[in-house]
Amino acid sequence: MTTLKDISRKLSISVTTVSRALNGYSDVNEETRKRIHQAAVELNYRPNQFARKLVTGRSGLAAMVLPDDFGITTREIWFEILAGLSVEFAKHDIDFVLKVSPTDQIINTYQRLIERNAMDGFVVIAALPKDERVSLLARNDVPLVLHGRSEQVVECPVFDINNYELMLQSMQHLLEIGHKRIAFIGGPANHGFMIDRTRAYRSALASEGIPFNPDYIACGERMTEELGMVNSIRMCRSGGEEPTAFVCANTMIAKGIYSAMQILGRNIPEDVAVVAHDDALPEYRAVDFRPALTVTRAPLRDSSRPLVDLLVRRIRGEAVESLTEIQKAEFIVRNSTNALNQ
Amino acid sequence: MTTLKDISRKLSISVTTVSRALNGYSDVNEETRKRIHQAAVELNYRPNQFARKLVTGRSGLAAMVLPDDFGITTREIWFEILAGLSVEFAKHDIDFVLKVSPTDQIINTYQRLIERNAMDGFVVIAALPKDERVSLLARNDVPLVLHGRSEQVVECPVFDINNYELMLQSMQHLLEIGHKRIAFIGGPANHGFMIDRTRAYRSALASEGIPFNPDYIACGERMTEELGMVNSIRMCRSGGEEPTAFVCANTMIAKGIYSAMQILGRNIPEDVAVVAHDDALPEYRAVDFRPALTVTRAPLRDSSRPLVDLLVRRIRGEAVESLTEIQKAEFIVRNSTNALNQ
DNA sequence: TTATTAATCCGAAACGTTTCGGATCGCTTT
DNA sequence: AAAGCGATCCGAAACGTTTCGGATTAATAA
Repeated sequence: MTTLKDISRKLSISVTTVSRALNGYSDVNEETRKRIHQAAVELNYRPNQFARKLVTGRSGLAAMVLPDDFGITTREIWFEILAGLSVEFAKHDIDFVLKVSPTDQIINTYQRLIERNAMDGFVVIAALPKDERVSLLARNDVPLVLHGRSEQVVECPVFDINNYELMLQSMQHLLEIGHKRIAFIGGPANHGFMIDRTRAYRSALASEGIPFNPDYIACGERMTEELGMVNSIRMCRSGGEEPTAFVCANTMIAKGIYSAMQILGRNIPEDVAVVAHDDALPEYRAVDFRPALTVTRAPLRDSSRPLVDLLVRRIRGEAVESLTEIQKAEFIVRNSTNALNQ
Repeated sequence: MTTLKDISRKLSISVTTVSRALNGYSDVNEETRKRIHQAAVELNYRPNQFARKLVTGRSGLAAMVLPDDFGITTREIWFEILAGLSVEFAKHDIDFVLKVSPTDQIINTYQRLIERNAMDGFVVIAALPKDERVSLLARNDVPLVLHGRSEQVVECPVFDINNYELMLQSMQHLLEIGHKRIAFIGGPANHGFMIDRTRAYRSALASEGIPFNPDYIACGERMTEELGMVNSIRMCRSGGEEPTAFVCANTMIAKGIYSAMQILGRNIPEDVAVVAHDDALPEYRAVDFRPALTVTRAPLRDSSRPLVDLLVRRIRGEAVESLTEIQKAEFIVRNSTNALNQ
């Protein structure tokens, strides 16, 4: 392994200057800088991260902590997120470490990681309104970036999609084409994105003067096909008036509803319209649904870059106020929503 | 953050002794060791990994590099593996870093990681017979553990399941209950586990004097439901004699075959028997198949611990010869295999 | 001429650990 | 009494960086 000292010896220049040249300080002559750079590539120099960490306090490591029961979503989705983060962090020369922890030990795991002081920052997914993870990290002054808005006023960068807007868009579309009995099947009610979407759901109904019917809303811990299947069947069989449209928190739920409607002998979109939010997972391509699924689309993969960028800027010490990014979802009408057949 | 020096000051004992006490050296009095340990917990001391790395050369970091197209298998399975590794490494106080790299850059990624010299070791999954990753790491004397046997004679620990045996078991079962036209649907032909299983497949046939029929074997890059569906339909419709039994490399393929048989109007197990190898993924529970699926079972989760243990022992410097572990699969007969209906 | 300044460079300390090579002391053996 | 030994302890160097506080030189300003 070649060190600064090797370059220093080879060029008869002090270690200090070599270091400063490589780190782009201004007090080194342009010509010596060139020589140093050249020697560095010749000797295949890589800075020793650990020596650097020792003095700067930076480790070149960022982490994410996952519950071992996979929380609200599926392995596929977690993997999608992880893969995206890994490649984005790599662009900043940061190694991405994955911690899987028993669900009831998550906070302990964070605590230990904080104490060890080995991570430059954390990414926290699926914010709860009052999120213990967030407050713990913030309290210890550890950089984090949050996916999903948290109610807490806290000093951390946030990335989110415009959950309120996208839900509104879906609802307005359904209302415009004549639907009045619109059901919403989504995830855990306490999560930020569900709160936003539920707010939009109710406000869209209200704006048309349609009373809110609690039977038309279903929240499940895990947003899977099963959730969509079970709840849509339940709603259609409850004896009351069946919904004529479903809004789903993701395409897996929509898939469940498609299966359910087939079992029940209902046609999409003639009898029932379906709209979903689409994270653009390769396994559940909305265009491949039959009929093709109308969606609000915001690819999960697209969230990695902003998340990482925000975290890196926070680590570098940028002011947090400027570090918020809200991504807009795209609304795509396909064949799962027709004008209501009266 | 409390350091050795803090403990040293508090107890008026040299830093050296504190360090040696905490690291279990024998040249420190039992009583002072106690005092030091106590002070350490009181002050909530955590050794600084980076200072340690600087002098020992160990980083407390282990990595795995994944192709961004997910190679032979699905996101769920990768995630299962990652999650298992993460918790097992944590038990050894090792942080697990995940690198996702463009498929054609895998070797470059390894190269860079090796140069940076920041990882204590790597776990390499899905060994090819001649595996460039393995030879690169071994050549650079970087510890690795290999999942699946590689033809290369190489200085590294290996973990595998007994692919040859388990395939033999499935085949013998089918042969015993009277099947002669047995098809095998599996993964990429160049991978170690497929080579072993194909060998067992052929040798089982040979031992009964049944000629090998190349139409009855299908290898796909990705072992998915689709692969099972497409190939079983093709085999049944090819005009020749239909297979009376299928052996599948995993339960997803089996699921595809179940769907295909339903479409073709064949009953399991009356018309067609199905056996699979079962990685015990929660999403594809063999007991939940209708009819319940006969399998050779070796939970993927169970491979994490041996993998990590082997790697850790290698890092600690144990002799490689002793570091091989072959896990036995369990054979479980369920309802997808009946005596052949003649 | 002298003082000031800008442009370059560098020595040495510091980060927190491990470890080499002793040092000290009391006890046992000769 | 001297030598040897085992049990404990410790000083100082080393790992590879970054960075503080100057030092040197030459050009510019007074």
